[in-house]
Amino acid sequence: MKKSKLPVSSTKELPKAQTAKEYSFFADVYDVVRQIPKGRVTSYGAIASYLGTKLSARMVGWAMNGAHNVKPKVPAQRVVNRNGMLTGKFHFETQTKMEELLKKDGVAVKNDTVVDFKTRFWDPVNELSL
DNA sequence: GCATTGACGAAGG
DNA sequence: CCCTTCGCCAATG
Repeated sequence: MKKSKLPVSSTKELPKAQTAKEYSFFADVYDVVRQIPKGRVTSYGAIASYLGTKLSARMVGWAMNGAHNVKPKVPAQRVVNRNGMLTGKFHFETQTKMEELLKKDGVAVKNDTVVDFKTRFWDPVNELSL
């Protein structure tokens, strides 16, 4: 009987537990990503900055690693790196899934990179913390 | 308990 | 301008 004090106890299961505010970080990441408007994209660093951990954009990506386990499903395809490149496409069900989802959102993808990324960019710090 | 890795990012050469 | 290195924090080996 393990107490759920552990965050991600193994990669196979994510804690839906927002109870552990220590890990609200994960929940916050998912929450922010779900709030990304259709046709818009954001970067890990932007989310990290919004959460206050801008120095650790990697943690955002790491949190996203469990996004597949989280419900409702997190539109991770709207989250790309600062370069606008679909770095996480390899983590999807299929590598093409990510760009297809983006195209369905109205986001053009070229060479694994979001077209007009700067224009499509949606910064939670600028939008949510407005 | 230390070393390596990771869906990043900024800085240095 | 392109490539390499460091930093960050957490998880895994």
